[in-house]
Amino acid sequence: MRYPCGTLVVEDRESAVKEQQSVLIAALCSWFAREARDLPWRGRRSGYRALVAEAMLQQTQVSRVIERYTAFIKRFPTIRQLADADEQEVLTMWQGLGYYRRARHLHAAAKVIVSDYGGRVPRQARTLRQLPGVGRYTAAAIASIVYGRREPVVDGNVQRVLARWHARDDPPQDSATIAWTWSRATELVAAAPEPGAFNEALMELGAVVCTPKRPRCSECPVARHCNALHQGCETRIPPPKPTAKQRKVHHHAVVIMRAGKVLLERRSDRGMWSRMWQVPTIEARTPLRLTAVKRALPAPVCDLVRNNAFDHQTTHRRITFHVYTATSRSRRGLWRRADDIADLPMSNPQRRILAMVAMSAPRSDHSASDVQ
DNA sequence: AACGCGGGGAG
DNA sequence: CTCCCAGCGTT
Repeated sequence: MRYPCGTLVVEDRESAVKEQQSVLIAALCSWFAREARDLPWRGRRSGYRALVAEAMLQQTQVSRVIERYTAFIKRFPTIRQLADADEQEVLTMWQGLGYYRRARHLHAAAKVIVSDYGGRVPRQARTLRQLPGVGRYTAAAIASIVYGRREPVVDGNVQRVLARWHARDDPPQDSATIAWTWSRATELVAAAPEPGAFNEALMELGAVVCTPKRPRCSECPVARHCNALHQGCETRIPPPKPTAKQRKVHHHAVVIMRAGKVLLERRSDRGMWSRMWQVPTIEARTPLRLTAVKRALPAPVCDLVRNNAFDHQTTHRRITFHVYTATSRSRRGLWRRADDIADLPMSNPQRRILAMVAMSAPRSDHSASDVQ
């Protein structure tokens, strides 16, 4: 014997682990080939389509993205058309998806790709990573799924699946946990015959089977490799987060109608819903009385409502909104026809308010003489 | 390392 | 109602 027994034992164990790992990978990929959902961004692949899909899918459920992705691609079929588009129109197409900064990053990334890379999406994760809005996950997802690069991906699904396979109940937000997950994903993708398909399969499993609550272990193709299931702790992974207290903000929207038109303003360049349209809205830590709302309004807006009768007040979710009829002829602010706002980017709550006002408000027009 | 960003669905 | 979700950029 050339080697001491201890070394042989270790080598045997390592090869056994590797063999089990390839069985697992094969079972997962076979399941994915059989059960993969038919999603709009699967099928005809391109770097551009993947870039759009991945941007939309960040923090957003697949069902939400399905509705928007097709319309977005139809409006901006090529990366050049997206790069040449007006930001407001990009935001309008993004409307309802939330996290609007993603849309601006995507727009900026398209411009960079057109100007610096001849309109061709980079194929290396390291290069993709430099684009605005493209982080470690997104770069690796595009590089592996579209271009077949052997890059590991870790999103929330992967983190949960791997934690359960290994029965690790560490807090998912800890940097040590994240590092372990990336390391494990790297080992796995190194052994996968098709890196892109494996990455997609891992995420798909987390999305449809290995769900955060009530995982469908009876339908899981790799249940027999799952240590959490064996130990009966799959529902306790990941562990619940420590109480995160969120301070809430009350929005008071002031709808001012005149002659079938509504007064709108555009939000500032920074913060929530930046550069999107809304009716004038006051934000406060606590619910405000009507008088306080009026007092907080910018002077030009306040002038419009000060001497007019209060018309209507109701609440939609956490937004209280007030409807006034303005008789003043002031031309300050931007008046838009209530049915002519489809092309303006607005948050969902704001758009819903206008829809409700349009449906329920009595004729707020006064007379033709009011129209300027 | 912690926080901000925004929707929708579940409980 | 409240809680949950989970990538990227900023601070």
